[in-house]
Amino acid sequence: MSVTAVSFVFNGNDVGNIAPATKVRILDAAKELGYTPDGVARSLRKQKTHMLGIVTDAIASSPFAGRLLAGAMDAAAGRGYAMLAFDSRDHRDLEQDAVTEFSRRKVQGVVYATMGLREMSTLPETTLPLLLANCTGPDGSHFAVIPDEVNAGRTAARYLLGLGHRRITMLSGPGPGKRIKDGNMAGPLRAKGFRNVLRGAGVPATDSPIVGAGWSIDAGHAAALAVLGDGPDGQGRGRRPVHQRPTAIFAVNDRVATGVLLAAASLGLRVPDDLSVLGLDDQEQLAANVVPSLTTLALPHRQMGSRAVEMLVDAVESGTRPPARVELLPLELIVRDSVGPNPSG
Amino acid sequence: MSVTAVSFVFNGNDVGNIAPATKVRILDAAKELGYTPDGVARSLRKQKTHMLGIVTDAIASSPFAGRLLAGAMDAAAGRGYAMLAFDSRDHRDLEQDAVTEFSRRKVQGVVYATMGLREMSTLPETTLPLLLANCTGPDGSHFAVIPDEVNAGRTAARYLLGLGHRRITMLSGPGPGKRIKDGNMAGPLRAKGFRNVLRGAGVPATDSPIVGAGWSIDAGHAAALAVLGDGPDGQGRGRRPVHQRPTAIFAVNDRVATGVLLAAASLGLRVPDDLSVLGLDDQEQLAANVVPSLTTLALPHRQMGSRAVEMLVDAVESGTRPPARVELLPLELIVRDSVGPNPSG
DNA sequence: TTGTACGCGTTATCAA
DNA sequence: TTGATAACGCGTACAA
Repeated sequence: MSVTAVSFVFNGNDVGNIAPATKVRILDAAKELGYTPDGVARSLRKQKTHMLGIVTDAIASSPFAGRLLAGAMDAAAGRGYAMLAFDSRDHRDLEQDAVTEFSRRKVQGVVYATMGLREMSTLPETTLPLLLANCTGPDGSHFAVIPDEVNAGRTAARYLLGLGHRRITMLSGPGPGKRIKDGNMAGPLRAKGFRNVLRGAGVPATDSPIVGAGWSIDAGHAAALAVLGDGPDGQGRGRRPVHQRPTAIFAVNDRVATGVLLAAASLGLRVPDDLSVLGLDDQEQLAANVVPSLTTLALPHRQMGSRAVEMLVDAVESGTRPPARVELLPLELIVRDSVGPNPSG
Repeated sequence: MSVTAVSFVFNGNDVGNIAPATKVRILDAAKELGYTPDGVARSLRKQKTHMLGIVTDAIASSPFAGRLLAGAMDAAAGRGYAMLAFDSRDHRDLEQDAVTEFSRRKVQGVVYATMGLREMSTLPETTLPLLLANCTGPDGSHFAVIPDEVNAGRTAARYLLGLGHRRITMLSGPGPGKRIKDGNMAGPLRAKGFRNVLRGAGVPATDSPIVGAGWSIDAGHAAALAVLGDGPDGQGRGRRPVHQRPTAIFAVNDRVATGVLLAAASLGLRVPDDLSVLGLDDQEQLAANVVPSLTTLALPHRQMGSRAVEMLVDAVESGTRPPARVELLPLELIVRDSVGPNPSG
């Protein structure tokens, strides 16, 4: 039989072209010989590799990298694409190299994903469709899919308010109002939404302050001690009088919330009876497993990955450029055990 | 100038073949026209894609996936290979599909990595060199690189013994001595090494028991409460008398250790003054950041990734099959703040 | 030192 | 319904 016939059969062009008998004969022979179409040759001929590239900045240290990657790989597989992955460890020229290498290998599009929400001042240069996940470009030049952080702050405030809390301390990453180039800007955004709602509800900023803490467990622990303890900067082992401490703490992420839990336990404060703790992230192996389990706002990492790939594949297959806009994905409130009603009200 | 000349220049065959002047002329022209050799065509011609595939089983939920992947990608990049990644979410037929797809795309080798230490009863079938990271095959049929868990258990016991501890409770994953097909078998292995050393030191098993707990923070919390608390199964808020509780706890991983920290804090026990806690993993964002920071044994995830790729590339480039043996990588003791000397002696 | 021509394994076009 | 043949973009043996 001929090469053409084989090609037709393996591409579904057999109907109306190949006699059923021949088709069977071909399939049999293929099975017997272990024949499989060569993807490389196919790519060369069709000028389509059905490969996408993804470059990440900190896959090794981020608890979320996996979720984002999994979302991206799932979506890609679902659309018949394979993913070429590269991690830059935050090294800019490596990112450019990776993208250049991707081009050489003729991937059909690339997604650039950061592990913390960032506003990138510079991006790898390429003529390939480039799509951003969890970060935005220097101007609105690329399609970017990021979490709706501001709204998450609002949701947090409304939820806590609805449970009767009035003295709520937010433990933010850096302080509010700062705009950080190339740094994680999620903290200020969350703080902004949070403060807006509280202001709207007439809660004075002195009652519900926003305190700059870091992003880690120990930072959350130290900040909580300062807010809840009676010593200078919380150095003491005792706790402040009830009406001088918050009834709820909104932590910028689940790790900070875990630090708060640790501090509360050492202070003899029961969560949520004496203090409510609201996290953010829904971090794998952490949020659902600390004691008590964290009520938290889930960051849509998986969705960012899949959404980015979906948009990319759409653009690639339609031959258009992805629209240059920012798409906001909502955070979902996950109710667990660390938040309760205001005990004194 | 000729195609040959260009080809020679781009493949380093220019010395002795191409006049330096011509070479410069070619390079200039290439820059001006933005010419880059087509990787697909090159792959087809040389029958080498310089691509490796990696299939993982649970990238989204594992805190270690990133480390392993980063190690693999680094090593691959260093050797001039790109990585095609696929995550199966533990779905076996998807793994087979992925490997089949990899073959079609002519990757030159594949590494199969699991996120928990496993003994796989079945592996994807392929004629490609297949290499295992963090798991072993059904028989010793593949090259596998895994952590030396047994020795880690020994190290833990020796370290704690050296600090004067005699009553040490190990919080293991499942109970000791079980052999689990396709499940995480790290716990029993760690317990084995741990028990061996204690037995050798003449410490009775009643003094240093191995308690089956799970792998999570809440499991560690519950187990710690049972071991340290005075109520039935630790339900009470009080703690056992000093001589009836361990002076040190060896947790099967850092999450369990974190649960212990939480429980200790709520019981008013100071770490490491009243109780030492030894973890294992050196989990990112956790071990170094809980309070107090965890003394722990670091799992060599990055090294497993890089070692696997190194072996794979060696095999690929020498045209040999990777040797069918298991390679053990050591865990490193990371001393931080959660372990101290035995307070009572 | 340079140019010509062939083949890598496909798919697409066209003729039989 | 089938089969021959020309690209796809490159590497290389060989002739010039």
